[in-house]
Amino acid sequence: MSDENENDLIAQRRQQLHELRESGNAFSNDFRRDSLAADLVAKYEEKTKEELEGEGVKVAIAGRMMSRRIMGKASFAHIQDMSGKIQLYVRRDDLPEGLYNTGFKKWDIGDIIGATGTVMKTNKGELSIHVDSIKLLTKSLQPLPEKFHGLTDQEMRYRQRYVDLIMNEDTRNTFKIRSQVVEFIRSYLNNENYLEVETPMMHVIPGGATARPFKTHHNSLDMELFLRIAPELYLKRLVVGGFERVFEINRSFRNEGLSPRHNPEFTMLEFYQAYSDYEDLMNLTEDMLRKLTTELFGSNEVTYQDDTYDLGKPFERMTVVESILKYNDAITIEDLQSLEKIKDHAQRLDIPLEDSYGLGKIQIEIFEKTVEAKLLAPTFITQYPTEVSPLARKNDSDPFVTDRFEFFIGGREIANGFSELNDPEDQAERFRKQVEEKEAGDAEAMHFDDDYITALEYGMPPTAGEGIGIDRLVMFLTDSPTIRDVILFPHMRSKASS
RNA sequence: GGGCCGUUAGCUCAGCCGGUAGAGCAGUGGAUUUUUAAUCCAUUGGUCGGGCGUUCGAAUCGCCCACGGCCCA
Repeated sequence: MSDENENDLIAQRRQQLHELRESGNAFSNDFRRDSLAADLVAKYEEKTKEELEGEGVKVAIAGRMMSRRIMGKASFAHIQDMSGKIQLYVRRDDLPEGLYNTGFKKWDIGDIIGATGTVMKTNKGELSIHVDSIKLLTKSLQPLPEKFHGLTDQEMRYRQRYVDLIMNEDTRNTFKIRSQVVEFIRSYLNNENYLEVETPMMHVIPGGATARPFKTHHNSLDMELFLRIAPELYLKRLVVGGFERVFEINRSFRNEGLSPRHNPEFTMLEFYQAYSDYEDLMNLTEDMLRKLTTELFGSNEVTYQDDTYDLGKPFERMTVVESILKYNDAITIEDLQSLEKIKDHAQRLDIPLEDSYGLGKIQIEIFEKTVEAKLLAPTFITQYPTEVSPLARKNDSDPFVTDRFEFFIGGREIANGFSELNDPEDQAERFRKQVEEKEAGDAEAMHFDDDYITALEYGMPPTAGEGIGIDRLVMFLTDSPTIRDVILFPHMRSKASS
């Protein structure tokens, strides 16, 4: 922010900073704390005022001053650190001469301070620190939002997440839970003998999903590269290489619109295990999510947007066809097998069709339009058409569908998994179909990945793999209505400079 | 890409059938030695998102643009 844009509030604080510079090091780094706010509260809250006076526990604490109430020669202030808040009781006559009036009273809410003192309890029963020394560690030039309403402007919460994090405990909690979710999954898979790996984010051929990629350019190689849309094909190369259980938790990128459920970069867990099929992964998913909610909340009940979901009960399982029949009284099983009749239904449902769409693709369009949002309770939908599953293994008894599932909760897709297609000739044929669709104008269709076919030709053991959208899972677990609430710095348009 | 809603003090918001801007908190000055949305007295602070138009006169009405939100594609 340039000088001419600054208001009086900032100018006043900058003047204070200037005075601090004149009188010594304004940004000293010589204070060391020995305690965190929440730890002190947890440890001493149960003690009485008298007990604490008898014990005289000395502590050093540091954090951001979030509130202050000056009452003449004594003041109360709250400081906030990474663990929470604690109140300081600051008395003029307990501090070195002059510090109270020329220092503490001139500091601002938002300043970062360090203090030492004795653990005490106020008459009203709040655990506090009776301060005997206090120091300004970092001057804050920007005024914080109002204390009661905090920061509510959504745009500012996303653009200036640091202010949101200072002001809103809910925001801090969301990202703490996000961290716990990732940590849990990592340890769960490690316990299952998985190896965590990192595969390229810059791909020569974007693969592993049907989506439009971001393009970039490597200068010294003078070649076009794509940000990955999925890590899938590299992870399966590792299974070919003998890493029979691998996982990766990291970013993928899709060049699509923004919405409450879509950010251009998002985090996915993908994991692959050899000598397993999609049913094994459904069981694993169910077990992992159940243990995750137990770990996070001590229960399997999750409330999302006023509805409560019980992940303790067995998850429902239904095929794509069964689910369409269940939610569409007007459609019969015979209709679903007839291209003519299914097209009529699609038209009735206002679903735009392309000439290239086959029966399977139209089924999925109908599924997405009429079923997805209704899958509230935890549900696995299985047997996705081969036409829309170019990397999945065909079902042994019905090659029209694949051994694939997607997992839904609260009407949203959270996971996608299948028995992997490890027949190199079938895979090559599927790639050729995708290329035909790309040439027919489908920008999301896949490329032909020669090296991936070569890898399969070395032999990939029978394998099952799955991807879980971490952002959407965290949305569900933190009752967040939009993906922007679970991404620290969500993508925003550039603000026009004045 | 389309529709609807929003953008006013540092923050949270009023004001909008046109007459030139208000409150609370924060800030500043003062009182106050157990407060906690502290209290009491006084007080500073505004390109009303940007532009163009209508009008004697626009925060207010119209059009365009930017950013944000929700819904749809």
